[in-house]
Amino acid sequence: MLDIQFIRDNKESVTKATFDKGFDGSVVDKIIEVDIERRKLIGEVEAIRAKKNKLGRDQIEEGRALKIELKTIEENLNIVTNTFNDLMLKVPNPSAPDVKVGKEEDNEVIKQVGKPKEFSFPVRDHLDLGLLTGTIDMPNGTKVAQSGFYYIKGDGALLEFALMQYAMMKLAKKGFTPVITPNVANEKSVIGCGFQARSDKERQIYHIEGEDLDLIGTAEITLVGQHADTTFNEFDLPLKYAGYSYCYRYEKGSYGKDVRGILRVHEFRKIEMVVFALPSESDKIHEELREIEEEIWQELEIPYQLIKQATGDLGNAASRKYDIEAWMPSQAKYREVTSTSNTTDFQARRLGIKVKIKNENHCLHTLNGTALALGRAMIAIYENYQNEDGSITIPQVLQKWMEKEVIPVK
RNA sequence: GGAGGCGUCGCUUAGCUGGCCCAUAGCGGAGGAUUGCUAAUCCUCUGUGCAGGAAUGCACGCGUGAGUUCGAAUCUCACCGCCUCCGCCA
Repeated sequence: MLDIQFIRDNKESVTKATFDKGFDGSVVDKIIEVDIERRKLIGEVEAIRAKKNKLGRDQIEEGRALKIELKTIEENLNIVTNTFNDLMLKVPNPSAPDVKVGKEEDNEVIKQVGKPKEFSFPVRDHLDLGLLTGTIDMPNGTKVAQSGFYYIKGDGALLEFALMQYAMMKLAKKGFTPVITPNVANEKSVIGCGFQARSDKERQIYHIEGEDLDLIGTAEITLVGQHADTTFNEFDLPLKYAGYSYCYRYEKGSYGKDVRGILRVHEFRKIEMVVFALPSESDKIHEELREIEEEIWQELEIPYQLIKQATGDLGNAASRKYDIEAWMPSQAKYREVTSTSNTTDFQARRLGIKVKIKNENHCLHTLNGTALALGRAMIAIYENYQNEDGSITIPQVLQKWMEKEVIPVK
């Protein structure tokens, strides 16, 4: 959510920024209109209340009259305020000035790191490798749950724990507080982070029937949401968390895309970085998050490219977003494995997360970034580290956590 | 799930026989004054919104929402949360 004052003062640029992101910018005009009506009604209501407050004990009749008069105007104000709030939620966070205006195809490749390995044999994809090693079981996932769920077994499970341990230790050493978060969150936290309301047809997450609870799509929701309505001291910032959680994605509407294997699934585990930062420092910290993500892929020794998203691909909350795409030999393509966003004060304003600077409260900035999406990291490792017989060499940095060097064919 | 207690402006806290509350005090924080000494003392400010260039004014605010009333932090109801005890359980 943006500051209404900011929208009033920058009507043109906010409208443009909204269109740039692929949203309907005409909402800004509507907001300005409703805001004027809203403020007019606020003025009227307050004038009557002021009158009412000045009445003495002997002016009971006058009080009764004002009470009735007030009621109708207050009802109007309620309606207008609700409309206003709904509209305000429809304005996305404008992109940062350095972000290219455009659609998905305009995303910039900033750099490519590492050379895709030349294989002397026909490469297998991660699912074939998972079958050969007995580590990825899709049929039983479907059997016990539904298509899009799966089992990770044996050394595959150990590999995931190794990845988790590796990433958590790295982040802990860098000053992030390791956290295991709830895997569900209420609607306030979900919407506050800029995700779609559950009533919205575009929603991407599961809802628990009869409860004010959704299954989280990322630990970002629980890590950011935990500090709703909190005011921090400026010296407490930056506050860095590394959260481990299950992530649930509804993925409705993406039928037919990436159906093979565990690239696009309903449930996976992820370690997510979330930082609460001073506004003046958020850009710097965004680059730090990007660097940490790159460091992880460099240490895993997997070729990747760094993408800077164009405006049309940023979504609701992000003002700037970098993705890392890892090389997937079976597809001969780079595929997304991480994403880091600076959401500036967009989430903080919705959730009432503030910082006191020089005795004044300001909305702080929130940032998030994938440390490791464990499933996708596993895919990248399987494919890039595969051997001719279908066994998988374990990346050097993970070997100590697995106490072995190879995942053998079963 | 049962029984009882509680929920006040960052933290602690007064008020809770309805109008004397434009909500008290302490801590923490900000600004200033003064004194040269590893600090002390004093003063002012420190919930949100609306109008205004500003001084300021007005309104809202005592978990949330509704209600009673001319008037509610204070009374009623519902909901949420916390604590204690009991039950159940990894």
